[in-house]
Amino acid sequence: MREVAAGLRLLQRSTDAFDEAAAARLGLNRTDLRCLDLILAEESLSAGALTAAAKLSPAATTTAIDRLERAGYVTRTRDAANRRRVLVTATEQARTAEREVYGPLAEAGAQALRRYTKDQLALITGFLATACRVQEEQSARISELPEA
Amino acid sequence: MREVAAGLRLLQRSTDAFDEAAAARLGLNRTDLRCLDLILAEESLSAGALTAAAKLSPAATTTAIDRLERAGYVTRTRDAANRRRVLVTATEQARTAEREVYGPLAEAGAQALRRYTKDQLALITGFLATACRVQEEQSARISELPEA
DNA sequence: AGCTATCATTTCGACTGTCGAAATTTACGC
DNA sequence: GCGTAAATTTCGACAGTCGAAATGATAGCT
Repeated sequence: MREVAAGLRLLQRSTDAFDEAAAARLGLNRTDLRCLDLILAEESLSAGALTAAAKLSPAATTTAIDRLERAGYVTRTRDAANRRRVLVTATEQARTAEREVYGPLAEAGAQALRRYTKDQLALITGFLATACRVQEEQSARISELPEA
Repeated sequence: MREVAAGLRLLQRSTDAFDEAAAARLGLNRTDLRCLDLILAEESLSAGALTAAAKLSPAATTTAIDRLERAGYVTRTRDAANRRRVLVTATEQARTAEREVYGPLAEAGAQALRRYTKDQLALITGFLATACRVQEEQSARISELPEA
């Protein structure tokens, strides 16, 4: 009960620390890393799509792409089908870095989960979904609160 | 397995959204909210202790306290025992806001956890601790990687 | 074909938050 | 008392973000 709340806080902290370490490793700031992850998740992404996915302003997205490009993690190409669009594509260097950073994490995670039965895993995913739902509901409640 | 990873990502997103909403509600930025939470957790905190706890530079801490003070959430008092120190104390307004924001979250969380048996709760806290440990180990691994 | 309205991205100017280093105020040992 | 160290604040500079204007590209209409 109280332990669950504490565990969630610690989990958040460790996630944050991991992201920080990953960004430092790649020589990026957190925003750029988030953008790079989004780009890696798709084959390639238009600048506008990245703006939407990262919830940044168009201007901030442009400079984030600039930094990623300068660091060698992405390339810009104009979309042949619609030359207004700029396609952002991850480089091989980015994929290598991704494997180096996330590969062992995925491996260690899988290893740790092997200790659980199928039913236990189902319980855990159920819990995660519930926690998510509760937090979303509460975010919505706060947003709709009348001005103080 | 894959669902657990996905669940963790979504959980992180929802936590982030909640923090964002809470900060917006209080008219603070994320850093200031984090500082305020740290101050609320203790009776009161010296500026230096806050610097350490929030992992900010002394300069950034000073301006964060300035903003919190201007917003009416904390007061500055010089420590009587050691007048070099500045004690930062949360106001009643801060406690009220805290109850408004976190009270219902705690309530909803407790409600959701009521569906689980004691054993199931133990499984969940165990999982959270494991996830934490794995992420910490991986953060450490990344930090110690030789330069690219 | 040419004009115009619209779309996608970038550039520009301003602002916020952070930092390192110097300055200020207070405490302590000799 | 005086010099040194401690705690915080001030100062100047810098990185990242935003909104709005500018630029480049497309599609529709006549």
